[in-house]
Order: sequence, then C-alpha cells, then structure tokens
Amino acid sequence: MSSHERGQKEFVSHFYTQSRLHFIGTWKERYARLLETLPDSVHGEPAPGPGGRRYVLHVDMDAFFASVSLRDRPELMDKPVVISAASDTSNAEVSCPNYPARAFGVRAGMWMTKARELCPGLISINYEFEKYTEVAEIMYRALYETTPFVNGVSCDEAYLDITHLVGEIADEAEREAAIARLVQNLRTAIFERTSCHASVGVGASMLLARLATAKAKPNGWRIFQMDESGKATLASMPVRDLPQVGWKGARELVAKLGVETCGDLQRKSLEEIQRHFGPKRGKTMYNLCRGIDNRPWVPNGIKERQTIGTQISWGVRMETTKEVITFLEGLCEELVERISRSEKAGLGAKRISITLWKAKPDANPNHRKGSLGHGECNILQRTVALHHTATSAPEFLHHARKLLERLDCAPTDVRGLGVSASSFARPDRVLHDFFAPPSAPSKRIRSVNDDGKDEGLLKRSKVEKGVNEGARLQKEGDHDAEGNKEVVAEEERHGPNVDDVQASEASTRHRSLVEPEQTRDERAKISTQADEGLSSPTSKSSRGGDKPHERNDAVIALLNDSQDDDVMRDSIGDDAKVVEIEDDAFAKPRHERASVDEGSNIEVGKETNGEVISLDDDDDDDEYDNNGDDSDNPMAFARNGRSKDALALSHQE
DNA sequence: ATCCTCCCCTAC
DNA sequence: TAAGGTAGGGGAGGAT
Ligand SMILES: Nc1ccn([C@H]2C[C@H](O)[C@@H](COP(=O)(O)OP(=O)(O)OP(=O)(O)O)O2)c(=O)n1
Ligand SMILES: [Mg+2]
Ligand SMILES: [Mg+2]
Repeated sequence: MSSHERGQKEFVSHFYTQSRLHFIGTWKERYARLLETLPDSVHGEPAPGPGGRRYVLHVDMDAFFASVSLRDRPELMDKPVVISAASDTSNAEVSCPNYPARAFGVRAGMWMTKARELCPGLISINYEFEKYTEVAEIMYRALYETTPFVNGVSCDEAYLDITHLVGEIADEAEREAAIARLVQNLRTAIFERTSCHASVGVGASMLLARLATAKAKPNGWRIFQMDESGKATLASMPVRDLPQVGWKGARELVAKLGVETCGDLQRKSLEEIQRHFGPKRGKTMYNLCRGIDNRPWVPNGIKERQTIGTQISWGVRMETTKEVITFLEGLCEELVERISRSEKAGLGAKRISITLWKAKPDANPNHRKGSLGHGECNILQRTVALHHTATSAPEFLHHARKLLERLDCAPTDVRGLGVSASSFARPDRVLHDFFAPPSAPSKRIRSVNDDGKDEGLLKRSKVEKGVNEGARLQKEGDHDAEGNKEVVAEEERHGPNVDDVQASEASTRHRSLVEPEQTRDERAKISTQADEGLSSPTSKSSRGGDKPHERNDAVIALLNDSQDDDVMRDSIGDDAKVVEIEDDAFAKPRHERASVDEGSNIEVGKETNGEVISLDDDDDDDEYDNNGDDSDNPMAFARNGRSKDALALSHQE
C-alpha cells in the first residue's frame, strides 16, 4: 500500500515497523542503550601483548535471521529457506538465505522471483525482529563475559580483542590451545543460549580475523596467520573479499588495473593505485591487500555520531504538495524522536540535509521493485548550514521544505525522501520555543545583502539552475541485467554443518561478485554497449557536466522568531549586516563550528537568543510547487535564461 | 591548501 | 503486494 493510499504520515511510521533495513540500520543505537546496562563495557583500548602479539576475534552469527527463525521449525532446517517479506509468489527482497538456500545461489539482496528461479520450492519466512533483538542481546552478553574489549559491528557480529587473555602465554602451541578453548567455549555458550551458530575468525587484526571468519563459515572457526601459507592464501583471494572493496570497486580494479586477486594488487605500486582511486582509498587498498589493517580499535564499536537521518524510498507516492509536506513532517518527527533517543538528545542540529529520489522521466516500470519500488531515479541531496540549532520537528520541516524547493520536483515524481541532521550543538533557543509556538507569526527585522535584492526575489530563487537536468548529475547505471548472469562460482561446500574444529580447507566462501539488486542503478539498462563504455576508465566523466548548486545568495532578514530561517551563507558569514552572536565557535573553520559548540559553556541567554537569520518565514511557503507542477519557477527562468514554463509564473512579477 | 557541497561506495 | 535504511569514508570540483 503506497503512502498515498495509506496516508502519508501513517505510512512513515508503519513502514518503519516493517523494514528490515531500518531494523539493521538502527541497531547500533539500541545497542548503545544496551551497553549502558553492562557495567563492564566501559573500557578503553586493549593493550598490545608481549612481542607486539595481538589476537582479535571476529564473531558472526551464521545466516542470522534464518537461524533465529528456524530454531522453532526444525523440520525446515535442512531445506532451502529465506527470510523475506514475501508470501507465495510475490517479489520481495531476500534478507537472509539459510545455507541450504545459498547452495542454490540464493543471496541476500536478491529478489524472490530470481531466488525462486535458482531454487524452485524455496520457502520464505517473514521477519521476526523482536527475536533477532533477543538473540543479539544474548550473544552480546556472552561476548562481554569473555572480555570487555568488544567492538560491536552489527546485530550479529562483533570483534573481540583477547590479547590480554592469551598474549602472555609464551609457548606458541600452548597459546593456540588456549585460543582454541576460548573460541570453542564462546561458540558453545552462544549456541547453548540461543540455539544459533556463530562462526569465529581469529587473527592479529580485525582484517585477518574477518577474513578468517569468511573461511570458517558456517558453524566453524579458524585462525588466519600471516605466515608463508597465509600470505599465499591472501594473494590468491579475489580483491572482492577485502573489506571496503565492494562490487564496484572490484570491477573498477579489473577495468583500470587488470587486478583480480590480492596478489595482483600487491604488485601495483601505491602511486598507481592512488592515481585511480585517490590518496586515501588507494592507500587503504594498498594496505588491505597485504593484510595490513590500520583501523583503530573503537571501544564497544560506538563512535560519536556525526549524523542522524531518516529516509524512505519505497512505497512513496504523492499527488499534491500537501502530501509531500505531510510525508516530510512524518520523517521530521521520526528524526526528532531518534535524536532524542540518541546520545545527541537535548542537542540541536546546525546542518540539515535532504535526499530526494526523483523519478527519471523515462523510468521503465519493469525495472521497479514491484509496483511500489522507487524505480529508476535520480538521487539528489541538498544541505543547509544554520547559524543556530534546529531541535523541533517543525523546525526541521521548515528547512527540509526549503531544501526540497531547491530541487524543483513535481509531487508525482517523488519516489523517496530523507531528512538528516548533523553538526550537533547545544540548542540556543530552548526557552524561546516554549513561548513561540511554531505557527506564531514572527516579528522581523530585515536586512539586505550587498546585492540589495529583497526577500520577494529570494523566494522565487529557490529552484536551482540545473536541477531539471538532474539526470546528468548522476552516474549512469553500471550494468544491465545481462551483467548479472555471469554469476561467479560460489559456495563449494555446504554439506552437513560439520565440525566444530578448524573448518576444512574446502570451506571457502566468496562474497558475491554480482551487483546487488540495488537502489542506485536499478540495473535498468537493457543495452549493454553504452554501459560498457561508461565502465571504462573514463567513466567518471559522467559527472563532468554537473552544474550543481548555484549559490543562493540573496536576502537576509533578521528576526527573533525561532521559526525563521537561520541559514549560514558565505555572503553573510562575516561581513553582511547581520548582528552576529559572539560565539567562539565561529572563529573556527566552518566545518568545526557547529560541533564544537557542544560543551562550550556559552550561556544560552535571552540576549543571544534574539538574532536569527532568515530568508522569510513560512506564511506563503506553498509556492514550493505552486500547484504541484514543477519546472515553472520564475527563477528557473531568471537564472537559466530559459525555462520550460516560464510563462506560467508571470503571476508575481 | 583547505573547506564546502554533492555525490558515490560500502557494510550490516 | 511489500516494506529499496542508516552511517561513515572519501572523492570531484568549485570557492576561498
Ligand atoms: N543485504 C542484507 C544483508 C544482511 N541482512 C540481515 C540479514 C542477516 O541475517 C543479517 C546479518 O548479516 P550477515 O552479513 O552477517 O549475514 P548472515 O548472518 O545472514 O550470514 P553469514 O553466515 O554469512 O554471516 O543482516 C539483510 O537483511 N540484508
Ligand atoms: Mg552473520
Ligand atoms: Mg554479520
């Protein structure tokens, strides 16, 4: 049921109860709350052992969602089963195939129709999010019983540093025996308490532990030693098996450097890799293919959040601007709720971004994921930096609307929306909001920038030049459906879940080399030729024609109402006629400004509350689409010197 | 150089 | 039917 049919706001909250990706995506936040109940979890970094020895465990549940659900259905255990929202013949997305299903080539992210082709009679079980949460918690408790040095990655996966438990053991054989005992105890504890299997990899770094886990699965464990044989193993592994090298990266490596294995990559110089992938990514790849992992240990796996966001790009259908606004409002309310549940509770956002999935004009409905998928879209984002913080849903909504206006999208073309908050800082007008309800008209004191333009003009300058050619802004699809057929050999072994000892040599698990059934490209194109051209080394040039973001320098008004705009603009940052709050944060580089506010003990007084920069207030915002039809914006004409429907707007001069 | 915005990729 | 989210790293290209 689309958002239009269900009602925009209801749709938002309901969607989140059903989405597995939302469940996964918000898991760390819930994990952070769980940690607060585990006194042992507050720990710093583990120290290296004697002789620089280090032992890291990577623990990952096997076919997690499926394992949880199959506990109660033992008769299905050895049959091919997936977890998905599918019933019968529907085309849902596969979340988690069990290992028997994987033997048929069924993969997470695959659509059910494809999965059924590969595996006739495939059984699907629906999501049971509460159970996953329960099992995840039990698993984590077992992990923290082993060591406080736990780095949580996801609901079914974490790294443990056990150097302090085994590193002191001088004799190597003894040390390895101790590791084996520890790992087996942990695996046994998890299985006894959850009836689900975890596999474990051991290595001197997170990277090596993770590579070991991949070889250990399912239901096994393994050590990845970087001895001669380990080096040979690594050299023979496809680059796709390295973390951070995904489907595109692997393909790019082949196309640009002729590299397929880690060994191939090892033979390339740092400079050459960097030439194609940039300094940082190049350096990372250069290291990873050698088994070198410099990632710092993150205690508990919890880093300070930089952004909090909400987005939905499924089932989004709207016909009027009002519907768009209502949907956005739903997202903003969800966002505020999530912020309040996070460690950023009580803070406000100094940056707000939106994401828009805009249907391509020529989108082919056959490439949609069911009737409610977003189909072929251009995905556009816009950001605004505020001088002050936004804390309430109405404030977020206000800015989200303005950002959306810049994108000039007809409601009927909207296929998805997102709102996100960043640059968190101490809120600067908390009390103010109490006395000034969102809709209250504001007193304003206007000022004008150098151009001397006035506000009226600004309000029509929202749509940016170039957005109507948005298609050009995005990279074209990468591969056609055919590209998908060249499925790579996978999954040699899947017999009965064997030993609880070192998994056999044959136990190799490859990450998919196949493009996921994914959002950005919709693997839309039927013509392979054009595609191949684009994937050549020059393909980046598809961004060449960008004309993103014309600077929106116009009018500024000062006012003291929390409703009004508060946009940070270069043109006014330092020299415009704006009464600026004296705030040491503003002495810093722009990107540091907002976040450092937090903890700076600036009094949030009446004095500093007053000045807010604004473009205008909200009273007539409905021009966001005047009547829902895009492309008719006076400024589109003014700026482009051309506009499809400039005539339609002559109404306001 | 460094910052900023928008976009791409990756992982679960 | 069907639920294509979320966060972070980082690159390209323009502005400063
Ligand atoms: N594209 C994906 C990837 C993962 N998941 C969910 C279902 C998985 O069960 C869970 C954990 O992801 P893993 O990558 O750990 O995969 P599994 O645990 O399913 O299998 P494995 O045995 O390979 O770890 O996340 C999902 O819904 N969609
Ligand atoms: Mg797993
Ligand atoms: Mg996992």
